[in-house]
Amino acid sequence: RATAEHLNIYLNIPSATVFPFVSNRYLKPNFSGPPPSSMAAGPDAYLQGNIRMTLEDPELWKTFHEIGTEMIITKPGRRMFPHCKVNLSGLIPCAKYILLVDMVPEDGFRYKVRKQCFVLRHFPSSKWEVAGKAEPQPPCRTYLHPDSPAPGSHWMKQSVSFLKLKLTNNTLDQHGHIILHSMHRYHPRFHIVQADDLFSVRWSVFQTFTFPETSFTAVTAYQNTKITKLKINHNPFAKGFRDEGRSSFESRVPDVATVPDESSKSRTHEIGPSACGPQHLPGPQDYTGVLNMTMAQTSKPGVIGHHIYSPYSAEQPLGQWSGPAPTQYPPPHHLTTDYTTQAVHHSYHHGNVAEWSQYPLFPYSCW
DNA sequence: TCCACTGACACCTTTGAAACGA
DNA sequence: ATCGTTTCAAAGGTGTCAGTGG
Repeated sequence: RATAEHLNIYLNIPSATVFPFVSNRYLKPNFSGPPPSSMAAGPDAYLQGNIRMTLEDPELWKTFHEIGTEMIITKPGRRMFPHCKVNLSGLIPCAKYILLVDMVPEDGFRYKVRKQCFVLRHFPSSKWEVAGKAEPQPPCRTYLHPDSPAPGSHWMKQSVSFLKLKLTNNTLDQHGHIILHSMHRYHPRFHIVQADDLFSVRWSVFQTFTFPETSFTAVTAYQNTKITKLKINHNPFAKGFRDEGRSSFESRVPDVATVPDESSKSRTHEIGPSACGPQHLPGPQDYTGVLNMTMAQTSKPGVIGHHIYSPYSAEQPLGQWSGPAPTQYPPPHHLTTDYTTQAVHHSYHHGNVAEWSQYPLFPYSCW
């Protein structure tokens, strides 16, 4: 069985420094053909070719998202809550797949909480605001689902949980946890790679999905007591902090980092739900899961992609994607220039896909 | 002085081995 | 001998809170 450690060790070998995948940002995605009946299954699903991924527990995610999800990061590594759990369909039952997750910065900013306590004595509030440019991206880590590789039938028979994925702020982490910066916003990305083993991952077909409601702010301590309370109420490990038999911590701790009201959204450098707090989630028809990029001739699982890349090419420095360097952040918006982006954009809200697509799937440090 | 961050702590769930019975 | 269930201790996941340091 492959492990995250195996993958990261493998990915970090010097000879594997060139990113091999072919982004179909420049290829026309194949959305032709009648949609399968499963299309009508639910709002939190996204059909991509024949493969469909749905986010499990979308209501819980949305509840957090509406307040502004925060995820604790610690040196030894902390699990996510809610944790990522997805359902898959449309895979070839006998073909083997590898499932990966990585975290993509939502934007190029670092955030802080501006406290506005005592504006109203009993309803103190604060809000997230931009604190400056984002710090350079930490070493990229990709979490490999421990069942990988497994046949499509295995992935489809039950939901796929990334429960054991851990987040850390330790840039020297040796455990394969995903390294993030505190007070930065991220978004998990799910990759399905059709490959028999880890060593063929880099030349295989893959498809990528994201879910807008899974975005979060990485923090070392919770900033919003509403988030704390939600975590306590839903996470079984935090049962000991539930109200029964305890004095309510809410009466003792000021409520901070609450969602800015509508009037504050227009402020310069001040971010509301759309950037770090709850975002307006589009209606069921607007989006579901979202494809960032796929490779190859799309919608034809099992067909190895058209390689425009040589794994031994010396022209690509250290696995750089043909986009900006890892420390660069996308220019502001309105970047729908190619077909793929536009096509995705139709399924998405706020047009963020154009930005994310500029990030390498596995930046240099992985490859 | 502020505030992001850390580590010890109590409380809880999960896990897995051992014991037991059918 | 095998299998399924129960028990229990250890391991590990939580948020809290006081303290640290830039």
